[in-house]
Amino acid sequence: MEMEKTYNPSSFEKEIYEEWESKGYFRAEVDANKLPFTIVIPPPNITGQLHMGHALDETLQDTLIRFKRMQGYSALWLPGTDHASIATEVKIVEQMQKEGLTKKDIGREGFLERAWAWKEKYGGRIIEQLKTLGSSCDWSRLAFTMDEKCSKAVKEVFVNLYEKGLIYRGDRIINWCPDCKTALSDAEVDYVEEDSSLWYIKYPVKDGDGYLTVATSRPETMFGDTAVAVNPRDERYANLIGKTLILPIVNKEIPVISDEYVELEFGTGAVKITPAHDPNDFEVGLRHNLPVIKVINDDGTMNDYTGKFNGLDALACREKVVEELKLIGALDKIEPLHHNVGHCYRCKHTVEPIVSKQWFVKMQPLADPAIKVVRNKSVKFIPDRFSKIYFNWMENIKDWCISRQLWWGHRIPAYYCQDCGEMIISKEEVKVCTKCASKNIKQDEDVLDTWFSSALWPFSTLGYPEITEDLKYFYPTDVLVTGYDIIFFWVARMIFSGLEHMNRIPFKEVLIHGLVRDAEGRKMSKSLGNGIDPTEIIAKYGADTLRFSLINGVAAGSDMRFSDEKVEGAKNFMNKVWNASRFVLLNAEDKNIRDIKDCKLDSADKWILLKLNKIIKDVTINMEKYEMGVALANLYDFVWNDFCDWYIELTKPVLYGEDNNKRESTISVLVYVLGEILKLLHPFIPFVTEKIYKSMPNVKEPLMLACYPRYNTKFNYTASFNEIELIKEIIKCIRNIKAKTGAAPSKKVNLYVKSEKFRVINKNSVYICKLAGVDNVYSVKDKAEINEKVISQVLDGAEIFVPLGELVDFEQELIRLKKELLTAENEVKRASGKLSNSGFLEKAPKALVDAEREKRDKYLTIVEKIKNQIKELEN
RNA sequence: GGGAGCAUAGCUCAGCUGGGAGAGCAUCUGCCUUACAAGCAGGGGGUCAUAGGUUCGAGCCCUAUUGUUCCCACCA
Repeated sequence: MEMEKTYNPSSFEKEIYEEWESKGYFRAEVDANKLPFTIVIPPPNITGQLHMGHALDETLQDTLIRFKRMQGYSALWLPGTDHASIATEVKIVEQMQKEGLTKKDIGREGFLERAWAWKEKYGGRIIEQLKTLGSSCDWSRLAFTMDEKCSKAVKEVFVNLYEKGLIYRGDRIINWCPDCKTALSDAEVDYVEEDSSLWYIKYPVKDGDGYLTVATSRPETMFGDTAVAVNPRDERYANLIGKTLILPIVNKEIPVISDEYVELEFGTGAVKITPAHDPNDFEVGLRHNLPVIKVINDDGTMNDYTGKFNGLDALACREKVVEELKLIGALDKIEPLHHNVGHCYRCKHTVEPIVSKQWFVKMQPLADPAIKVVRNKSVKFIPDRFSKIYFNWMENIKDWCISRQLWWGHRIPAYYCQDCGEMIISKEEVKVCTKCASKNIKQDEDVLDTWFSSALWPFSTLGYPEITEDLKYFYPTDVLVTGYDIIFFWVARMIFSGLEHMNRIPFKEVLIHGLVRDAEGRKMSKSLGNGIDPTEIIAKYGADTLRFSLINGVAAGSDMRFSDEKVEGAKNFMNKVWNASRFVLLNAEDKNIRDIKDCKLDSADKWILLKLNKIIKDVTINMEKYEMGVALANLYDFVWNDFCDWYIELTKPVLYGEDNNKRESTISVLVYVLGEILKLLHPFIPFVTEKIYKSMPNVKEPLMLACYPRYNTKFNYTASFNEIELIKEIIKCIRNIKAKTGAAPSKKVNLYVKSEKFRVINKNSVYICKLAGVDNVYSVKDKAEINEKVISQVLDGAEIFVPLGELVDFEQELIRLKKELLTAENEVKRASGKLSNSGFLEKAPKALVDAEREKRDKYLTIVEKIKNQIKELEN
């Protein structure tokens, strides 16, 4: 099969993917003869489409899974999507708004119908996009957090936790989003700095004169005040503790209490306590047995408890309250205040802390073992520093609010008897009350936090609670690949869930990557409009180019900047691979390609085989450490510099020469090395490598199922390697001399060499002649033998001379020599400095000292030689 | 308030257990050499943030400082 002249990814990527998929190459089997290697995908939300973050995440996973598959593992990459309860519901409500509809209008049933339709449409879209990226997921195991399997696991886990006393229901202060009208967990609140005011309000003292002034940033909550607190050590207010204050406007009596929580320095040192609307106040309220009075409704408006302010939005109410306080002389002063305000992570609306009856997971018993497994490295974070972030969170964890007042999600498996009030927690639907036999049963209206089901993902997708063959074989999974932004939301919760329900860790390693930022280092966001669409990059330049630009040289855990330059570089590399392959395959046409064992290898062949061998080792080591960025950078360097710029150039004299036998050997080596390169590159850039591989002679299997290259101990061609290294040095030196003296590279020169290794050099003279533009190579025992002025250069293992008459610019040569003299002298100085340091001589390793000595001597000779040359030239 | 990361060439970043500062891009010079101008060859460019310390020897280890990014906490 012939290769097209130019690299044109859009012409083959789709077709190749379809072939892989239709032939079932992505399918991982339970196979006792193979070791399993498992990755579960961080399920993309069905809300959106593929963005750069996904592209990076999926590329890393695909690269790993392809690598392991080629290494012979039964490699499972288990795909799926997440229902993303609140995020999806927000989107659907927005969509309905455009049609003038509300959730109430269409009801729960109607809403769920819409949601499932949404899932079909957008969940399907993102999967298609994953495919265009080349993802080798086992689609036969495709999961969805709300499919039957996962839902079963959710119910199982809920009931188990409830029965163990680890799930409870109660009135607690929670974060309430008045826009989404649901409770949120602490993790779902983003804090944003905002400018606001601190209002100082005078609360008159009953039975006496004067006031106690409190400072608050939320005057509208004063209707819910049930006390004012001061610090017990605060002498200013010692006489007021136990007294009664009159709440202005409301004219209600509240006590002055003392509590350590109050800071002496902040505000006036007196805090109004609103247990229903502030988490700290709630705690104070519990300690002092204060009543909890809600004054804000679920929609963020004031309730009827606030009298004439009833129905006002909280912010509007704030203004009115402040006005009124001013009017009645209760407002002391207003100070500017810069503080953090919580916002809903989905809709960005300000959250209200509100007391509400919700379901919670008791975290302490779950957190302890989860800390232990990371502490003892059963679960390893890569890079390790992220374990600190994990510990920090886990060690300060609070109970997890898991109920949401939403419709899209797993409905809480709690049933309430409408007659006797019995609550029944059950995996199966309850139709009859277990206590009074009434059939008047209602299921809890709420759904579970979307992360509740995500937390079970590594085992729910493999069949839990059933102990399936899949679960036995593929669990625990090997590595979880994800961004640092969801360590709390997801990674941490999977770890304690795996331990609690499977009795085992969910994964052995967590590979953390950073954010993909724009070229200026800004976060990509819709509002900034600086997002780069990966699907567009794929359409324009191909998936391989995108994948390469995301992986090359990027270190684990740190953010990366994505820029046009990166894409450009990646594209150029694809082109390089394409063209180099074309060169090899064109030359291989109609040739007898031999096994490498049957080739008569010359030095250049051995040189590249040794280089290849080394790169196989390096790349494998780095892949196994999950250093994909380093592995790919090494490969890039090898392919471009060693293979293309040197080896291919070295083969040309042979390929265009007369010796058929030699030519067959060389082209066989070219084909062999190219094949190995394609295998090494395949996990990173699967499409172009597979496409080229199809055109390789004598190839039957698909590249993605080929065996990963192994380090070959037979390729220990050190002598030949050094030979070619010397030839390279000579070639570079001649090119350099020409460039520096202003001679055209094409200008042919004669070369005189003084070297003990002249025979070796002469054997390879064809390379020097072809690559450096040399006519003849002569051996000399001494410079004096040459009857003309020459430029000379000392190399490791040879001294070379180029007749000056054949070059042009004498002046330039003088400048060059003087520069070189300076470098050489500096080297002597550096080495001598070290060697005259007695500490170095005594304490440094002997080999190092010897090496320094050799260097000094070598450069001393060079200095002498250059000085002589300068003298000659100046004559 | 607590914690983490980063600071190396004009830009983006590598730099292993401490032993002569690297890549890509950009720039300059010369080349359309029959795989590739999406290319080839050659060059220039760095007080490794600052100040101390450990060491025979520090980009790397320790301490402090400065700048910068981020995470957590949330004192009304």
